[in-house]
Amino acid sequence: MKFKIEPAYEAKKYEDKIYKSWEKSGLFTPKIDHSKKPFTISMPPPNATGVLHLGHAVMLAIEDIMIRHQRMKGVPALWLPGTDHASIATQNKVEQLIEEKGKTKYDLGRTEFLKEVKKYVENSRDTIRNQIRKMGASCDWTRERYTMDAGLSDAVNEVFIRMYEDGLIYRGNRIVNWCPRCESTLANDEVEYEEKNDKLYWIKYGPFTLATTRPETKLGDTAVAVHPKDKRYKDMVGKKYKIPGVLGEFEVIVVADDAVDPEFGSGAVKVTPAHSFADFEIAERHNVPSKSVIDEKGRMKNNCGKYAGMTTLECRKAMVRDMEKMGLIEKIEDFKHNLSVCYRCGSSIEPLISKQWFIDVDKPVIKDGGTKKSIKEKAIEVVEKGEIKILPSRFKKTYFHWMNNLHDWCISRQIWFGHRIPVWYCKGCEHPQASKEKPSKCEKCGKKEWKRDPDTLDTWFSSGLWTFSTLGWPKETEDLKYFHPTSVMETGYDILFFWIARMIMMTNYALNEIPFHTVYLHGLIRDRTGQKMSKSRPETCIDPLEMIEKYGTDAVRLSLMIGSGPGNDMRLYEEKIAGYRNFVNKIWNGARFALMNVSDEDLKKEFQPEMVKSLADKWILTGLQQLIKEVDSDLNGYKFSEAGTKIYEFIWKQYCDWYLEISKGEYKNPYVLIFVLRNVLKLLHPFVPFVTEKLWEHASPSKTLLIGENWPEHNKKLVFKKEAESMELIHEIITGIRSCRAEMGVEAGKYIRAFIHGGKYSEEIDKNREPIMRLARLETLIVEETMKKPENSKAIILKETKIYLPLDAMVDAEQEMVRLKKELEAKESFLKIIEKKLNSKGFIDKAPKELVGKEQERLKETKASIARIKEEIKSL
RNA sequence: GGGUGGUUAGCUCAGUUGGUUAGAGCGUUCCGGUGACAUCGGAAAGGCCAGUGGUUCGAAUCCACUACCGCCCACCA
Repeated sequence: MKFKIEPAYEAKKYEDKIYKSWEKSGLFTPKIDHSKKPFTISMPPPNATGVLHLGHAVMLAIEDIMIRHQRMKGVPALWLPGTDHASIATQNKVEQLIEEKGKTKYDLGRTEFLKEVKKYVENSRDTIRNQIRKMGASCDWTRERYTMDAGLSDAVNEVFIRMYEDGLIYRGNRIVNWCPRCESTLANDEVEYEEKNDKLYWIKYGPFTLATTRPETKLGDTAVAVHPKDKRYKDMVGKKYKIPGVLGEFEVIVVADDAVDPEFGSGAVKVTPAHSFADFEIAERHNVPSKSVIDEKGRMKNNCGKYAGMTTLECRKAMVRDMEKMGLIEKIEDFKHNLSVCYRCGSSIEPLISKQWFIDVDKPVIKDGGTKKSIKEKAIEVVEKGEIKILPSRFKKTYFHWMNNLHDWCISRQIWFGHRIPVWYCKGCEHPQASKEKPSKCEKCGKKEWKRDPDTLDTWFSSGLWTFSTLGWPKETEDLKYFHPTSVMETGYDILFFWIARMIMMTNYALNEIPFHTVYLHGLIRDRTGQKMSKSRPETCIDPLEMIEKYGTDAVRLSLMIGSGPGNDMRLYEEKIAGYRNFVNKIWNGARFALMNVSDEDLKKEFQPEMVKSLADKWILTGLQQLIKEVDSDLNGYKFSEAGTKIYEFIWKQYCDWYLEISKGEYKNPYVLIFVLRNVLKLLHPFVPFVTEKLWEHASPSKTLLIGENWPEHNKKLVFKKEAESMELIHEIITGIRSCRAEMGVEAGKYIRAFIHGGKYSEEIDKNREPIMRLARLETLIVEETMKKPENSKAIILKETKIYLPLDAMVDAEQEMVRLKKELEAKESFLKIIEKKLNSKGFIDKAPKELVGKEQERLKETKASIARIKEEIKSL
């Protein structure tokens, strides 16, 4: 044996080396070729501080399959990797680290703090980079980007300033979601809801009794709202009332508004415009003033008398106590409601009014023919018109729903880490000016002193530019012209709104084109019980890196790929990964066997159709051609799981279980053995790049890397339909005999005799007597066109052939009768089904002719089988 | 409340536009002799495709309703 291939594949031994050889080859970097249409994927950038988790792993696995497939097809395939600065997440992490040293960010100050962040990011970015490599991702590292790169920051400023000048970005006093812990605003979709058991306080409120969960906001009340059709309060609408409060009386006005649910509580609501979204809107509609009582740290403001400085919760307690003393509390009930919390730190959100920057999503600015459209309209239009395809398509509906309800997007964050808002205020007259650099002279007052806006931009602002900022925009680079719009955006459906929607809006605005043609959304990975993996239950968490270490990257990739359709969640557990490790090992051993049977000389010979000889050869080649066709079409249709399953099945069941077994006898054909192996390695490569690359080293006729090989093409000349069918009969004969042996309890090692009444298949069967005898473990095999049943033998009936196994003492006539009758019954009930079909007029008239023919054929076959079984019964 | 996905073998899931007697992996049972693989091989058991009704010559597949499970969005103070 000339091969030094171990009996089991050891992934760890090869993976890193193989990855390095790919990187060295330069094949990750596509060549721009204007005669070809490129294929581009912008990698969804993991957080720069992150550690690779299963979400990344599944993304990398799927995208790598697409990229490798296209690359092998000769398409210039660009997969652009990068990382995201993730402002709030990163800042929180660094704050934590500093806190561990007993300091706060304020001790350091902005500049020093940002230095710390930079250091931290530099470090962890390396981690994630290497983890992406571990997954085998064949992305173009020469084009790697980071959202805080100089180039990308320039793009951010450029877009901001253009939007500002277009009047799309404005600054205004609006109610916003405020996280008192992060001390920053949050966008609407950055707020999450948690169900919480709370109290509902029924309070006496002047002439009203009303229910509230937040009595402390009473200090900011300016109105009471009722439903316009509520008769109870009809006469009170428009009037003003003095309300007794813990800090003395205050005045409210009663307004009628549809937003009030007359069924809830008493049907009257206290209105605190400064600290509730719903109330803010009511107040706006009725021109009610607002009174702010809670500050940015979540504490009561100075206008709250003795409660000033308390947190809202402290204040609630104190006020309820005081109100009880005053007899203002009627009752307190338990109450379950949704509490809004920060998606980053879990603190409860405090809505408050604040001066922030917003993007106007409704202002028409994008030129479209003669008219102008808002970024919202345009974003809906490109999906409606199918310029952007969303897969699975059901997410289109979700997308439209979200888009249609989109409000202006609050983009300023009071976070230090991020892209600083490029707006400067004149120290003389407060006049704001948007510019990349500090402006020279104020156009209003002529002063030259400026103060920059302290806020940074929402992290999604920069990610929204990802597909084009990474290609060099605003410069008109060669890359941008060639690779944009990108081909596919592949990501989890959980960030459809966060990210996908924003990319569509931002790209439409900045480039007046779409960011990508297709959105492919994958599902979330869940634990074995279907729950979200969570850090609080570490036993349910699977660390992809640990799994890679244990089972190899290829196995991990397969376990994330196979068994899940687009947009569907998938359960993952260790046994599944172990199962695919077994498959990887099967590939290894299948190849090992093939290579053991091919000489160096044979390896060098080019495959010629004349090399095809046996029935088995023709059968396996036919199967291969079918596989090539289906895998290619599945991959083009984003059916990764199906493609993977088909290759799995072919290798294990067809190639290894049958073809390799047959190759152990007289029909061994090294040329076909190696030809099929090579093609299969190519088809497999996008799925399991490491093991296939390693095997290619031995199986390849040259010294080239598999990653750069040509994708197999369907070849009609290698399809042998008739022979493939004949081979199926040989399989059935072998399986039939094996079954019978097991059923009769024949010792596994025992050689038995067999007679086959072969009918028109006699010749073909006789030609394949060697594999039949070996695989069914026969001592003698007699094949004749017709024959009489030997004494004391069992009969196996297949189509038009019959197999007799003289098992002498083992055949119990009675038992045999039972078995045959059972078989007869099955065939007869099947016959009934077919007959019913063929007797129905509708079927004959309406079903496709092919199908009718097929059914008639089956009828004939079944009838023949029944006749033969009956014969057997008679002869018993 | 609005939307949306699921319900198929003990478990995890495939099943493309309706068209063989509904498949796979794991698990289970029995048997392991064989020139790659025990991370393996051979044989087998196991299903009223959630329920009801409809469309159709024909439904796991299409439609309607129901039941349970899940997710997303909105939100009631």
